[in-house]
Amino acid sequence: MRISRLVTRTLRDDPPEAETASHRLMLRAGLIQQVAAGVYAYLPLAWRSLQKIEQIVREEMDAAAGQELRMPALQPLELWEQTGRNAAFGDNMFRLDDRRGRPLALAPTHEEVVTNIVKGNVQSYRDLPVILYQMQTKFRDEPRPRAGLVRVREFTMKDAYSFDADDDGLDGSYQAMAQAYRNVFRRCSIPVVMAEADSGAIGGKDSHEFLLPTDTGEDTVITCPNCAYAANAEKAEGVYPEQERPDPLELEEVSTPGIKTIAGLAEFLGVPESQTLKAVFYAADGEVVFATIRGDLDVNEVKLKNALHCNELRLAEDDEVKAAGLVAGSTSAIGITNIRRIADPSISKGGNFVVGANKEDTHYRNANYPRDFEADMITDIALAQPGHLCMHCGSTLESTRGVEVGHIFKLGTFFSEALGAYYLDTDGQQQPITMGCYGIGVSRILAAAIEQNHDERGIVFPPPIAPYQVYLVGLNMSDESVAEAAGDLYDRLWAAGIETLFDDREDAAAGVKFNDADLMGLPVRLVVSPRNLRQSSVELRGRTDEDSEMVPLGDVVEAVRGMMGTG
RNA sequence: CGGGGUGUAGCGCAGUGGCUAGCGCGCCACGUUCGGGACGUGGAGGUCGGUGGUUCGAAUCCACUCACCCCGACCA
Repeated sequence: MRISRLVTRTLRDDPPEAETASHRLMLRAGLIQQVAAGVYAYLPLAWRSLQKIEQIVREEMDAAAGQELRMPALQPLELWEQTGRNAAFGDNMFRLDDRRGRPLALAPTHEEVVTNIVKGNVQSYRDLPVILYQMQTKFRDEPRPRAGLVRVREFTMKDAYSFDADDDGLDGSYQAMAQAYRNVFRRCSIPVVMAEADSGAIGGKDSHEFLLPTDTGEDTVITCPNCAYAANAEKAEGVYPEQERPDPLELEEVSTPGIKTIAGLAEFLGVPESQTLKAVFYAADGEVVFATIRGDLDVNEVKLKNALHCNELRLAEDDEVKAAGLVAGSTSAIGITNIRRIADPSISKGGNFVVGANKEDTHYRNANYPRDFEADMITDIALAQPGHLCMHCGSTLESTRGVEVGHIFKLGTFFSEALGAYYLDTDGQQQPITMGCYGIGVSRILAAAIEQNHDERGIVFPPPIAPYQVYLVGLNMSDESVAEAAGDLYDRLWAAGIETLFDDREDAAAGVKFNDADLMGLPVRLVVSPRNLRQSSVELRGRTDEDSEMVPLGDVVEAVRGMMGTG
């Protein structure tokens, strides 16, 4: 490609709306253009890179026995009713009607369709296992798109689905996919953390996310610096500091005028926060529920949602709290019987707690479970935090932000049972197929790779996913000898299979070309100029090299190959 | 959905009631330059997001509305 013919142009200044490095650099280098909120056009440079990413993913999926296919993005809504996911996705799914008024969906994912395909083709255990995958556009009506390609409403995903006879088979498919994912991210120069993740309301047992640790990420990952433990904060379990269980003292009412928060309460009464109990009210599918946890801990809303088996969970509104007869700021489980009470096991780690008295400006001292109050359910709803201890090795846990680039799930038989995908086992008995699903955000890989690989001058493309390998600069293109030598070199590079972007602009100053070369971040830069031609040489330089080297014109192809490690 | 903000030329921005709406970059033509974002001369380019209103007169004031950005909520 000649830059004089390239449709895109680079931006001299940083776009003011872009906060993250990948967003900023992709806009500046002319990789993407926004069409609507969370909707982007992939411009020619980005598209070349994305196709390379897709090819890497394809190679690894094929190596893991995946079979590529392509399913429709446009799907009958009826299919989503059969699994109950029309409701589960809610406003996140794009819906439309056709000319006959039949409801359709733009697919956010493809479990329903792929399960139906397999249902029609797999009948016996002899047909299993099967792994199907596709590169497909997904549509999700995200409430708030952000950070360029990181969170968008239309994006390219590689989604794979495994079909096995039983859990052992699923374990094998799951491990194969996990390894394929590690290979993909390594080849794209994205150093991922594989973290335990929440499997969602419908998911089965295991689930792992692959995250690029970066401050601009949306997810919080809890990691152990000592052992391999890593988990999304939604899922993470930690050991919080244990406390003695003191001899129970008598319940005692105290006046706490104006105290509304745990921190204020602890300070006012001179006790540590861990000697208080915190009460939080949620609306679970509209029902007000009451959650209790030790005052120094926070509620993990994902764990709570899973425990309650509800679709929607949010903090209760003030009027809902009031209607339930609760006194915000001074609530406790003592005496509460008319609503569901969920408690974290931490309420019995320690004792003689300070709790609310369900009266304005009043608390109790010395509350103890179960002497003074009860719960309908006791289950882990605590948010693991840095400073808590690793439950595997006891080290102090750390926390980092991350961008999720891949996610794998063990689905079990939810979809096969809902959609009737069964096979006959060796005894001739009908069994539901055991499924797994595996997603990679292809367009998000591009963003993550740039987030990880850039410097103050621009992108530093990992060679396997660079749009071109070589940025060929012609200086003084109006000089015929330069134009001829550079044009000839350009043809020879392509003839040798080296993808080259040729900066043949006659009207751009040297500085403009060098800055654009750095911004676009192709791995190798070549410079043809009158000065270099006097030595019958060109200048060769890697994107991150301090210095360049002079290479005789005839040796350039070999030198480039050597620099790319393919010679 | 709550909070904050922005919509004026391809991009970035200025313009608080008064003549033909301006600046920088970019773009076109000619000339001079030519190794890290050159210079001169001359040009092209705008329903001031939209609708309605106030006014002799609106980019500017008012109302409504749409779009986009940031924070949060949300997020298989």
